[in-house]
Amino acid sequence: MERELLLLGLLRREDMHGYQLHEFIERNMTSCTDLKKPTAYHLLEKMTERGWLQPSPAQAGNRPARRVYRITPAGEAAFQALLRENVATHYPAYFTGNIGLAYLDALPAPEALARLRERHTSLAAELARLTAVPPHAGSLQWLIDHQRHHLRAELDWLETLIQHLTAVE
Amino acid sequence: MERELLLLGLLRREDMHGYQLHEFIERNMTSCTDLKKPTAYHLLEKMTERGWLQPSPAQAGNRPARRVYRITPAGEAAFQALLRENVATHYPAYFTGNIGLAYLDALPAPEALARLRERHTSLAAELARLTAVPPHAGSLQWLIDHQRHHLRAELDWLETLIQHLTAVE
DNA sequence: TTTTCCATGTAACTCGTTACATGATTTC
DNA sequence: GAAATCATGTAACGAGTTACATGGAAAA
Repeated sequence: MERELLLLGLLRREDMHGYQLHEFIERNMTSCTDLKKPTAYHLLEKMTERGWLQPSPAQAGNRPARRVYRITPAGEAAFQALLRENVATHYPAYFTGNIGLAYLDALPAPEALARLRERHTSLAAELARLTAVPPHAGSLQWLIDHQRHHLRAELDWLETLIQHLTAVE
Repeated sequence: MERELLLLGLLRREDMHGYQLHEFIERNMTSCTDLKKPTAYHLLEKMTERGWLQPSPAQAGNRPARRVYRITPAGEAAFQALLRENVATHYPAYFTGNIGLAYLDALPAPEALARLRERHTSLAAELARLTAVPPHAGSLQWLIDHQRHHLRAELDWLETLIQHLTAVE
């Protein structure tokens, strides 16, 4: 559902074909989403069947034929509804990657610390990567800012946890 | 995979049957995970096939028969491996519920603000609920603390965003 | 006496991923 | 000549959810 919102929003700004959409998302939104190519194509097909999109064949040079999608009035209506719902609602995030924290005491304290420091390294690297990304136009930046804020909070928390465990040791 | 870690970790502390496991998770870990009953049963079956668990029939009063699971040495080994990997790795979290932020500018500013305030309300409510939960023994508390920390960060960010939009308006 | 709780599951379905197929074209 | 890029898809699979089935016991 959010993936449909994502595609509709991009198509609202500009007509695009599947490959192009996927590429844009991969280049600019990796930190926030991970939409695979077959999924993208599939969603575009489904939305076309629903009358939200209108594809038209296009050619650029000798390149393979493209299907360029344009958003229809029905698509715009769907976008508006999805957007309003999405902005108004808080969808709880489950950090399945953190389940292990519940069993930290099953690890010898020094090892737990070593592993957490590993985690710290990769987290810090990702935050650095995201901070280096040049700013985007319009609201897209909010999404990236949010991700950065989240990673920052995650890092803070990890540091507190590590300090705490160090003190106990 | 994390769900397997979750179940193994609980069974390491105490032999339990499926219903009991699911109930414990629902009662104590709703904020961090959302494991449905059929999924739990299915995972227990799979792990039994792999030799990680050893079920034994049990009866309590006139209640329906239970399958009480005990973790095997192979299960303990799997738990150790999963735990180490889980603690050391940072799994990036995608906030699909926030995709809408990328298109905030598609909404009239006053309406965007109103919707965001709705979101703020439910977020604050969830944080309050979580803060009211009595503390748990052992490392389980880390998981809950993390969730609380995350919600707090989420709320901070929302407030900054709302302030920013108010200033512009 | 009806509802809720205990306890286990099955079947159908949705969503998404992985791996593969195709074929031209540009780059190395 | 080999590899990467452009562009679209299909097929098989896997994980997880929903809805349903069963049936006795306790609670309202």
